[in-house]
Amino acid sequence: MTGSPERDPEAFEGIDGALALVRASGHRVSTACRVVLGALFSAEGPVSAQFIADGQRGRALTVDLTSVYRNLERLEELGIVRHVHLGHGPGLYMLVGSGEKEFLACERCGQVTALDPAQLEPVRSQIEKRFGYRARFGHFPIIGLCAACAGADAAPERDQQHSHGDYVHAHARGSGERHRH
Amino acid sequence: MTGSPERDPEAFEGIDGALALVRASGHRVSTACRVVLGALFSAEGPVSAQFIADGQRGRALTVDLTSVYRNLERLEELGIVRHVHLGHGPGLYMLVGSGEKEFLACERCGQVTALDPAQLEPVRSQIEKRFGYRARFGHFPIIGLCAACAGADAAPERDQQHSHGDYVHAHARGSGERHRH
DNA sequence: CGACGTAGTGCAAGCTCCTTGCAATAGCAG
DNA sequence: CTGCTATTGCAAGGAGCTTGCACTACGTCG
Repeated sequence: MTGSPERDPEAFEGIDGALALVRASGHRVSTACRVVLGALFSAEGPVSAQFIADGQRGRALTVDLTSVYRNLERLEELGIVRHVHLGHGPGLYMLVGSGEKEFLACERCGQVTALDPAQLEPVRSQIEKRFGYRARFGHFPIIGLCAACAGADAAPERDQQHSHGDYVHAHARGSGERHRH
Repeated sequence: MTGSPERDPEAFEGIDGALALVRASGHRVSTACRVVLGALFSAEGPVSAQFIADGQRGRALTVDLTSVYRNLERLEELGIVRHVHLGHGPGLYMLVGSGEKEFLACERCGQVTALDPAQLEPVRSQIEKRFGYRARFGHFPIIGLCAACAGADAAPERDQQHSHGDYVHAHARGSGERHRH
C-alpha cells in the first residue's frame, strides 16, 4: 500500500514533491502552505483545520485558520489533499498519498478506518443492485460501531483489535464526540 | 408499511395521539409543540427545523427557531421524532411513525430514500463480517448517487424512476446543496 | 371557573465551523 | 534588487445550533 510503483498524475513524493506540485501549478509556496503540508505529513491520521492552525506540539509556527482553510482548499483542488466528515465535528483533512480511500468511522470512540475503494466494492455493488444507489464512502464514511465498541456495548472497555484498515486511529485530532446527537 | 397492526410502546395514531403521548409524559402541550407536530405530520419527508419555524405555505403561525429545536429534542426523547444528517446542511427531522428507518441519500439531487433496517441487513452483515464494524444508517445515511444521477452523470436529466424505498423525495425542504463540498 | 405555579416561550447572545472582504505582506519573476 | 500580485492575517459575517433569562400561558387545584 505504501509506495506502489505506478505513478498517477497527482502522485508526489514527500513534502518537497508536494511543494513542487504546488509551484508547478502556478501557485506560490508560502509559509502557510508549508506549515499545512508539514502538519499533514507528520499527522498520523485525518486532522482538523483547527489542529493545523494551532501548530501542534513543538513547532511554534501558527498559521491563521483562514489561511489553513484556503491552503487546504487549494491543495484539494490540486489533488494533494482530501477531507472526510465524521459524524458531527469539523471536517478532517489528510493527504491523498496512496490513492483514493474510503472510510469507516466509529460513532462511539471516533476511530477511523481507511479502506481501499476496492475493499468496499462488494458492499457498494450490493447496495447498487438492491437500491440503485452508487454509494461513495470517501467523503461521508460508513458510520457505526467498531468491533471494540460494538462488543463492549454494555461491557467495560477491552483492548481493541483491528486489522482490516490501512490505518486506524482513535480520536482524530480535532474531532472527538460532541454533546449533540 | 403504513398502519402495521402490532403496537409498540411508542406507537401513536395521528397528531392527536402524538399530543396525548406528550401530555402523558408529563409535558405541556403548547402552541409551539402543536405547530412542530403539525408541520411534521403534513410534511412529505424529512424537514429542517428552520422549515418548521418559518411556518410553511398557508399557516401564518410561526414559532421561534429555538422553540422548534427544543420541541424536536423533547419529541425525540419521547421517541416520536427522529432526525438524519444528509451530507452538509441542517439536520432533517421526521416522525418515527412506522418504526425505525435507515436512509440512502443522493449527494447530487438531495433525494432521500427511507428503508426498513431489515432491507439493509445484508449490507450491514457484509460490512460487519469483513471489517468488524456494525454499521448504522439511521442517523448518518449512505451517501452516493441515486440511479438517476448516476446514470445521468454526463448525460442530461432523465425522468427518475425509483421503487425500493418507503418514500422517496427530492430536495427535502430546508436541505439543498451548499457551495461547500 | 378563576388564580397560581411552573413548564415552555421568545429574544438576545454565544458557540462552532467555515467563508468573505480588504489592506498589508511576502513570493518569485525579471 | 525591484516590482507585481498571489497570499496572508485580521475582522466580520453566516449557517446551524445551544444557552440564559425574563415573560407567557398551560393545566392543575381550589
